[in-house]
Amino acid sequence: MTSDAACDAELTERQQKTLELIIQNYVRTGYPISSKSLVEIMGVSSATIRNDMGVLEAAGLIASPHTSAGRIPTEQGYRYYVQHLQSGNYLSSVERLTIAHQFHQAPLDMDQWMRLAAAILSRMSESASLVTAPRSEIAQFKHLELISTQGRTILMVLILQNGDIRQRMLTLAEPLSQETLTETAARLTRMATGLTATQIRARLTGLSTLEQEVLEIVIELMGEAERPQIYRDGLTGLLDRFNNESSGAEQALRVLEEQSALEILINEAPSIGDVRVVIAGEGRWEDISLLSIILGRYGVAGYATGTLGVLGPVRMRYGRAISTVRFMSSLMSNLMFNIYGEDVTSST
Amino acid sequence: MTSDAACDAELTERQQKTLELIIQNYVRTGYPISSKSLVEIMGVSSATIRNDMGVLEAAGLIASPHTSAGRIPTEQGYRYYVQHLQSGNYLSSVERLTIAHQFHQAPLDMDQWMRLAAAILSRMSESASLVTAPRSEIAQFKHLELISTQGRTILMVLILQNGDIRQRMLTLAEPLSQETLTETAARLTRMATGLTATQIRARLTGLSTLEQEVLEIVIELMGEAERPQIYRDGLTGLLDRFNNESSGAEQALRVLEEQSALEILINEAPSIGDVRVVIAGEGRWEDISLLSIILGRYGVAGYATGTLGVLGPVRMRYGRAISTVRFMSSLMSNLMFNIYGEDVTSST
DNA sequence: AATAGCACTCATGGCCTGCGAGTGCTAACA
DNA sequence: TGTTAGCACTCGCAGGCCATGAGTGCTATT
Repeated sequence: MTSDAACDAELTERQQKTLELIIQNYVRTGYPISSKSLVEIMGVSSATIRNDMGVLEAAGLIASPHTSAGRIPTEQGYRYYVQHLQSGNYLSSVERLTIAHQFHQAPLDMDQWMRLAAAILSRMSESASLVTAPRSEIAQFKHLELISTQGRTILMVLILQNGDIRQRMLTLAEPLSQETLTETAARLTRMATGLTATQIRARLTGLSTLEQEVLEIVIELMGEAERPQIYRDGLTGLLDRFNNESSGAEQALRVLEEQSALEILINEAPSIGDVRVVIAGEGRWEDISLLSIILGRYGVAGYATGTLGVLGPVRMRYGRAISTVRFMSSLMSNLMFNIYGEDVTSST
Repeated sequence: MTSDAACDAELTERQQKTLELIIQNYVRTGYPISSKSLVEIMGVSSATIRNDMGVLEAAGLIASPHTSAGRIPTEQGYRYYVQHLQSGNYLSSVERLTIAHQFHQAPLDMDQWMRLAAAILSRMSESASLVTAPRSEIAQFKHLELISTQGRTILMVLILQNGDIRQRMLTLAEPLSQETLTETAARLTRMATGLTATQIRARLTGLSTLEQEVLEIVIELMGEAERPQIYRDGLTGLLDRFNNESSGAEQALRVLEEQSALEILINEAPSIGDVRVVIAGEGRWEDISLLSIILGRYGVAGYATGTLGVLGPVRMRYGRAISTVRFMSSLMSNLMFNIYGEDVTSST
């Protein structure tokens, strides 16, 4: 493939500047950029710019939709831009403070935080956003509660070390009193605290039928069977940005609605602190060929991490979007650390 | 307004049949219906049909987009159709059985049920769907759990009579042991079981600072402050149905994404067993002027109820959609009754 | 290496026109 | 009185044509 070649192509200072301007203007306006329109900013004549454009086109970084039109960036062009040209911080300190303030004002509620994070991400990046609650790779038992709702149906509430709550209803063979249930739950909690699913499975023997039955479900709930809830926001704004060509919007919707598609994407999230940029699916994902996605991870490494990111048209303000994702992951990581900090240090 | 007049207009048998055919054909094809195309089905000449069409047009039930085009239904026409013509059951018994089977196969998990309900609704009605978990109008305390996550931060888990689970993190003034927390939670649970928020508030006096602090949050969580989670599905399919005219799709997205807009709509849900049909916003809701919405309520009356419905283009298969909503509400009501049935009888 | 000039390309939008689908009306008919 | 056949009329739509102008590539020049 020529992609690597293109990314490593040697460009003069001025050519890079030209590419940058083409991308920035195109992202803003959506129309092809002509050589003439860059004359004033570049300080050279249109003919010179045209020559440079020729070089950029030969390198596969820009293209013209037809003969008598200006140039638009190719996917390669965007990648070069993101890798070499775009850098620095596109969020003002006022914006940062405002965001942090919103989080400290909100109640200490994970659900609210996730919603808020998704809302801020989409608003700041002018794209759709997605956030998953922090999950630990290895789920550890923390607390079990059994509550009778009616005669034979009981409600199981399982709390994991990282604060995840999972619930399941269960129908017993025969009705049991709340006292019995509470006692059973306390016994199982004492027995299983801190254990992983496999460790619990190893200790199933010698327990009563009820206890075994309950623990089987505990193990199931601790496994990956539970699909993570994904918080989304900013879909509406995305529609506006796709104005005419609705195929991109359709693709975005399809991906954002399909839980399984999102889960695949989320697995692409980098490690904490890094940011992953996937432009136009990079040829690997057909179903986001018209979209770009920027992913980050937050949380406490090795303990519990979550994913956050934005998803927008290929023609996107990468600088701002990347800055937003980066800032939000560090902010969320700090929040997590404040909540789970001491647990982490004591359990490692 | 002429709307009521139009709905009560006296039409001959044949004119009703004509209206019905126009709507059914238009809903299917999306193109205006000509008099000629109805000749074979109606068994009379096109001139006769044209005369009847004239009557229908005078009554405001149909209209022609321009001189040389066929007729399309007006909003009034759809309303007449839904009120007078459409009735009966548009779901085969096979479909009904399949749906019921899917529910009985799924695990006893409210979250899964909601997702499944939304998925089925949207698939059967070929529209977007929305479902809210059952909520009781008057929240009643059932169980409280306090779990220490790290030194001063604890996790509150509140379970209500109807099975709702609400959580909140809380930072204490000083760290407390898990034993103390468990004991406190047990004491508060004993004290508050079965009470409403206001009843709990009346018994705040004479408690320790910690207990008061916890109960304050319990009261807050029991209040309506907590926004209901709304399950949605079928957005993608809706986009397809709006093919060219994207303004309708945009409206749909805007409504479905905006939590507050949905909450307003959900309040329009009828009582259990009824179905409410709102066509093109009925002039009351600007923001769904291009959409129709069909709402139902399910659950156990006076105990806990939820809302479900579908949202699609005005040009929608009302018969099928209404049947689907009606069937799903009764199915979900039955499921709820099986879970909470005995509680209901014992608490009333 | 940068620039001025020029010929060339081609998408876009306006204008015109013929076609045909579908109607409304009138007169004949059962 | 309700139904039908016939006919004139309307008007959206698709296709063809053309002028326009934006923007380029190339070449000669500084």
